[in-house]
Amino acid sequence: MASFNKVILVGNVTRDPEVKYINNGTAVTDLGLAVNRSWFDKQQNQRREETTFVDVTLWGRQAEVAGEYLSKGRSVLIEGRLQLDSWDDRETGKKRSKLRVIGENMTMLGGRGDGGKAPSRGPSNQGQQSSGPSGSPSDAVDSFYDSGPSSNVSDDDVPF
Amino acid sequence: MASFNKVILVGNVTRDPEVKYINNGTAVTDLGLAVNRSWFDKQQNQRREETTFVDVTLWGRQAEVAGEYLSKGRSVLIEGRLQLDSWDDRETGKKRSKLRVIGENMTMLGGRGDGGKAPSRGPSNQGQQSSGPSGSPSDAVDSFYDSGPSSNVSDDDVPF
Amino acid sequence: MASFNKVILVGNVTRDPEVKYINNGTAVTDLGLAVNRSWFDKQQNQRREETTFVDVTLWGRQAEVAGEYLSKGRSVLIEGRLQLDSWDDRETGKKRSKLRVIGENMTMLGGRGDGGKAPSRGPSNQGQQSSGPSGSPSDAVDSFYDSGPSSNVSDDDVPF
Amino acid sequence: MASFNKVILVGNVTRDPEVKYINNGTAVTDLGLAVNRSWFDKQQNQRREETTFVDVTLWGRQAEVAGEYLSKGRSVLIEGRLQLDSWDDRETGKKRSKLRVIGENMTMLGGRGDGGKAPSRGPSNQGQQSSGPSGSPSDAVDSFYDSGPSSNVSDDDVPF
DNA sequence: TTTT
DNA sequence: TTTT
Repeated sequence: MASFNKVILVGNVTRDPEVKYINNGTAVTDLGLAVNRSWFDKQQNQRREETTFVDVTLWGRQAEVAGEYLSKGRSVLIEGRLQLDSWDDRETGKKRSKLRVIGENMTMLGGRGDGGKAPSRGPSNQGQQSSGPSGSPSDAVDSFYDSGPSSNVSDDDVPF
Repeated sequence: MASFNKVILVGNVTRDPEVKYINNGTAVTDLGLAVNRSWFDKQQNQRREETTFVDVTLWGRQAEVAGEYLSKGRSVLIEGRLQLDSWDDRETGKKRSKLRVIGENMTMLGGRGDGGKAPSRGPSNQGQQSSGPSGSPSDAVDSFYDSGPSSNVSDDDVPF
Repeated sequence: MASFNKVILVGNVTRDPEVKYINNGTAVTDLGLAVNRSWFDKQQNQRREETTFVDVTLWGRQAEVAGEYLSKGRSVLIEGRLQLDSWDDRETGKKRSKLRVIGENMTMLGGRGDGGKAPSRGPSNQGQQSSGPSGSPSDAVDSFYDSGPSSNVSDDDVPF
Repeated sequence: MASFNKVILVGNVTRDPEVKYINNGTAVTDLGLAVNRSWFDKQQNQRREETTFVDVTLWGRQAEVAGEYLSKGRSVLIEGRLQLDSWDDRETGKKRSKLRVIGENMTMLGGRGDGGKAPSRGPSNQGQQSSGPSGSPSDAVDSFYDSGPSSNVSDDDVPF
């Protein structure tokens, strides 16, 4: 029968993301996301809060954009799907599995600070930044902002 | 910062759901859901398929409706949110956690068979079913179908 | 600032869809969708119902699949985005506009009947259908069912 | 058959919202939302942009919160459903209809400025603000921020 | 393992 | 631990 699998999250990035590259050169980024919820508990007559920590995996261009512009604390909207990872736990010999979110689209929401992660690091780069207005990091940030969640990134090198 | 947490799934129920009741009488149902995905793997030039198994927890009236009308194999749409359960693994002494979906709304999608789980079982019931048109099980099924995903079930006894 | 635009509908097709082709050969299908809602009106102490009719536009391969497999009455899940059409009303000389949904993904949900629209029409075609088991219409229907909402249809010829 | 009707939008408020009250005292707020999309048009080899303007109606407490904390330019996430309004156009004598979004949940996303609309206006208020830390407007803003999109506002006085 |  |  037909299936549908959609997750939409807004939360805060829990650590600076790191981009990795698999064999065929495709970028992968694992993003930690903290999603808060608060509600009024009528039975205890008090406000309560809980946080759901979600691992989000981004592929291809989305992975690279996350690595460049996201950093710990940033607010981001992720659209994606649930996926079940399964493996054998070597210590216990038992099968284990874990739900994660495969992020298919991403929209930055201007959280902590305004510029996101400094788009590049190291002193030589500082020189580049100050060298002129065209192609400056903020251009890149803007175009990311503009690209929105529907930026049709085609990831033909991603096998799933 | 603001958070948002939304999951929308269509999948097949993996086992007959069982309703339980917690101390204050609130109903809880754990639903196993299989969500399939198939895609064309360009690199291997073949169709591939994967299934994500998701644990869905329903509370209050939704839990009771699931217990009455869902059964193994049925197709259902679940709207809800991700939640992280945490506990100490007694065997390993390690902390563990697991994502699940708290189902906030449910819509049956008429999968295997057409009537869902027989609303009640046993021979005496058969008699009841044939005893008249009013209040028959199919009425109940219809009103469930009609109620749709936006049936504003209020769960004031649910503390979260 | 960042934007996000997501619509997810399950409803019934209100008329047999017709595929058209624009200049560059791209397929377009306008789908009428009826989305029902029923709720209990506490003030009038009765069940009430309302239907929202939505125009959904599909492009590219999704448009062709809709033309082949959807028909009046079928149940379908549409994922897409809101779009505002604007034009000048010749009769009144006023500007008018209308929201529609651009459907980006589609999942058939096995509503009225089980096979959807007969996948082909006309007598010659009948002959083809009976000519052998391989490549039969039901194969096509199955593969559509299997393809799910995440079938990565790439629509490079669609300019938006 | 089953229906489902979900809209999730992030956009900017196009005018200061005004709260109205219907006969039974229920608050209603009409919110104008601008949702941007930008994409790369491969055929014209250039970046393009389009804006969808959506009318969002909020009821009950959500309507009041919008009136207090939203203002022109603010970024907001709206979760809701499509609804079709129908009426007779007196000038042309024709039936007309229009899709709008009924907002069921709202999350402010800290767009233009940081504090949202000043929670109240006029000089006397300035005095109040500086009069003490408890119950200050920023408390109210914070609690709104905290309440998140799942704040279970119950709108028992809303007949739909 | 965690964010605001 | 699993559904179609």
